[in-house]
Amino acid sequence: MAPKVLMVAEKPSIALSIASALSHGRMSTRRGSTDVHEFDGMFQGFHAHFKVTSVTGHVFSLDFPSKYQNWEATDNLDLFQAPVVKLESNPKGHICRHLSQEARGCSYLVLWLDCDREGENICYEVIECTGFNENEVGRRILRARFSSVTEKDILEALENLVKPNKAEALAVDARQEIDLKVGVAFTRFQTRYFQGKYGNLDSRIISYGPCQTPTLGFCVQRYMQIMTFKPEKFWYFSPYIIKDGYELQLEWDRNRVFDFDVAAMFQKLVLDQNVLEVTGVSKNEENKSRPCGLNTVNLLKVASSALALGPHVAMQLAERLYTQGFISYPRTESTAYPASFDFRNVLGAQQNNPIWGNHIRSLLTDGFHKPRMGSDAGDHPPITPMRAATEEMLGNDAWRLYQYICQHFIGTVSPDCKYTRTKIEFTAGGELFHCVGLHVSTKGFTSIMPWLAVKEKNLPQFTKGEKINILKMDLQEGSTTPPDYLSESELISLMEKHGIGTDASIPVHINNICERNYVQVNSGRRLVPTALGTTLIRGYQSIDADLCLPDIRSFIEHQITMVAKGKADHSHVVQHVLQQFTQKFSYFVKKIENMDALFEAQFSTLAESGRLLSKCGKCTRYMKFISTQPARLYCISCEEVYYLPQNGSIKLYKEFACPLDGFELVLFSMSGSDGKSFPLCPYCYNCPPFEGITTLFGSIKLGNSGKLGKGAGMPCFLCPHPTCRHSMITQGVCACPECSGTLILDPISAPKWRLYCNMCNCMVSLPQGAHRISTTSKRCPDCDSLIIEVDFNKKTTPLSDGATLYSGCILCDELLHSLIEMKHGKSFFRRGRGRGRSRGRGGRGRARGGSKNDDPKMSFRDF
DNA sequence: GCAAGGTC
Repeated sequence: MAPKVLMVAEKPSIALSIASALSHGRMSTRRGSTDVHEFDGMFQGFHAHFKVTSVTGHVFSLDFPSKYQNWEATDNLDLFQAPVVKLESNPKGHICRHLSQEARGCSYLVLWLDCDREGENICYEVIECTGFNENEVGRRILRARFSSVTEKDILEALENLVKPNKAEALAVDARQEIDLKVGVAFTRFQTRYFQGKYGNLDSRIISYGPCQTPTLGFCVQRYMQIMTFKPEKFWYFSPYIIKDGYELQLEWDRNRVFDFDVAAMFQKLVLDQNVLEVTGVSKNEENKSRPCGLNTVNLLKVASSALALGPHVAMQLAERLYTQGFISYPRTESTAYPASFDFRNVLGAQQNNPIWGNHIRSLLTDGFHKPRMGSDAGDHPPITPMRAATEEMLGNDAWRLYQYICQHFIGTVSPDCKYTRTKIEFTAGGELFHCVGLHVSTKGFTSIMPWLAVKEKNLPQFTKGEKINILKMDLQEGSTTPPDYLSESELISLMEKHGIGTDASIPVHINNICERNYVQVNSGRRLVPTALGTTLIRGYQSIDADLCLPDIRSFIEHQITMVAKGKADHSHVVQHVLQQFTQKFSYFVKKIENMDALFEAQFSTLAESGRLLSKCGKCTRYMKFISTQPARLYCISCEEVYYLPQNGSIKLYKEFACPLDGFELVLFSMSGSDGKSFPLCPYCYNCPPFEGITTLFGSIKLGNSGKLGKGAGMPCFLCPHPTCRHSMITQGVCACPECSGTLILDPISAPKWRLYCNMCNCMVSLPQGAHRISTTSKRCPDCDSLIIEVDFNKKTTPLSDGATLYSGCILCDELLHSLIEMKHGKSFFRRGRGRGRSRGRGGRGRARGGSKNDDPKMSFRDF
């Protein structure tokens, strides 16, 4: 039987190009998570059956294990040494399962991922999913190295297959771990520190990142230049003359001087003579070069500065134009076209366009130029129009972007612009003056890109030695002006120059600092830092300026390049870099008061914000309700914060108090027209087991029924109060083997199903991804626990016979355990750990962050 | 809820 070859590309479009080239269009296509193209052909001298499919970027992304997900329970310093796990980036896409299924029975795996570090890293993600092994005999892993997806390059790559480069892949692993740990540790720390202190911070998250923070730094740097700018007066003059009917205002070679007396002296010297002598007449033929191919960064700059489209929107539009086949792949660094590129074909597609059709037809008949040599980053060709379009087909904004891409492309194959530059030089009283004339002989590409045209300026004839009277020459006063706020387009240039982000991520970083409210986009797409943005950067500068400098990114890049080149060991580099950041982090925490002093001057403290709402159970004084996100109550005398459910409204609930702790109850109403309401005790809400189960910052999660848990309204098992939010946890399932408590199904956790013991702190994972989990009236004959019923989705059921319903006892049933242990790509079911819940009124810990007194116990079964 | 990098 012919051996099977599985080929995997980075995105569906590349898989299609490869399959088309190798099969000459004779293939069959199967739909799947990503399409699979099949055909027969020759491979390494044998007849083989090919399957070509793709991933969609990274299959996995890095995160902390669930143990470290709780912001309150985790010491941020521990994050630097914490383990990390790779989880599927898009679990619903089932890419991993898809690859594993397609790899069955294949003897060869050929990796056609993009030829950059990220692509090399994805190679190993694919290898992991397919179950291929580098040392296996009989099944081989091969890497295709290609610089474009032309038939020639693809065939050449297939003839020269190599091994994937582990060192480059490891460099990406290193970058991921460093970015994750540094970003998350700083973000969690400063978010909690400042959100716990100030009421009017208008950002839900106060984030830190080695790309986003230097990006913000650039904006604030310009802001500081403007704020500290001191205008200076200067003086200048320009002789006014008339020659052959031309009125001319000559330019002074000194341009301007900053001393009035000196300026006045020069003016007097010139006026005393009052006659200019022509000292030079020169003519130069000059050339303005046509552009190179268009890459992403240049497209984004033009989109922002000329089309008033932000990078984020521009990329969304470009993405759409690409998927609809109007332009080539929009994420590329290259400005050079491959030697074999078919320009005639691209031009042909545009020759009926009403705006530039004429220009194109003349290029096709008179001959066109090859674009100016740009740089080839080895990724994708420059952004090129592929298919003709009209404004009606695309809509206004997409059309303007498409129009630019077309004009730019046509510009690249048009002639250069040629013009004559005439410079006349004058002298009077020892001072030098000049004027410049421009005459265009060939418009070239500027006729299709008129905004780049050379502006004609005619001059009369002058001859050397000629004398001309000055008709007027006043001394003029001017003043230096500060620069304007940083434009988005300038920011993109700075980011590119300093290696902050990539073509794909630059728009994301800019969008982040806008959405987090660190900068605002003003008219002309100029970025003005907010109070929060400037305070943050000034804060970093007051503690450790490295944190907001672009060098922080270059440092990381430099370190991981050593790994990529095989000059340093992956784990040594990660440890070394993390050690440095740990030190920086500790110092930052120690010196946070420097930054806090700036916040104090800028923002109002919790005590100054909000309005009095409900009584504190500890001191019986009224607490303040702070409505800005995250919504919370603050007790001024106890200095405690009590977080509330988000995305809804809060009011006092009948002045009832919780019988457990004496805190007045509040009524939470979810936003929306049919928003549900429920009363809750602010203290109970912030205590385990709620802490870390429902997110303190997130909204209440609804069960599948759309209700707040099946048994909402049932009496609470913790306290006798009928309206306590504890009542939402219901349904005893079985006895906890650790203590005499009852395991309770937590309905608001769906679909992350789990059980809690109401006595000790056990938390038990249930089959994750189940569509519904419920109790039945049956009991287990062995241990007398309630039998639970697990309802899986048809498509995702892990049951081997495809059944969707399974019932069993959580304590005794073997299959249920194996369901929980079952590997489904990554561990299908995650183990959870409960947090200690100290019991009794006085023994309860602080509302937030204080109660680390109880060691979390393991789940009763070590799943 | 958190980073940055792929891609849709």
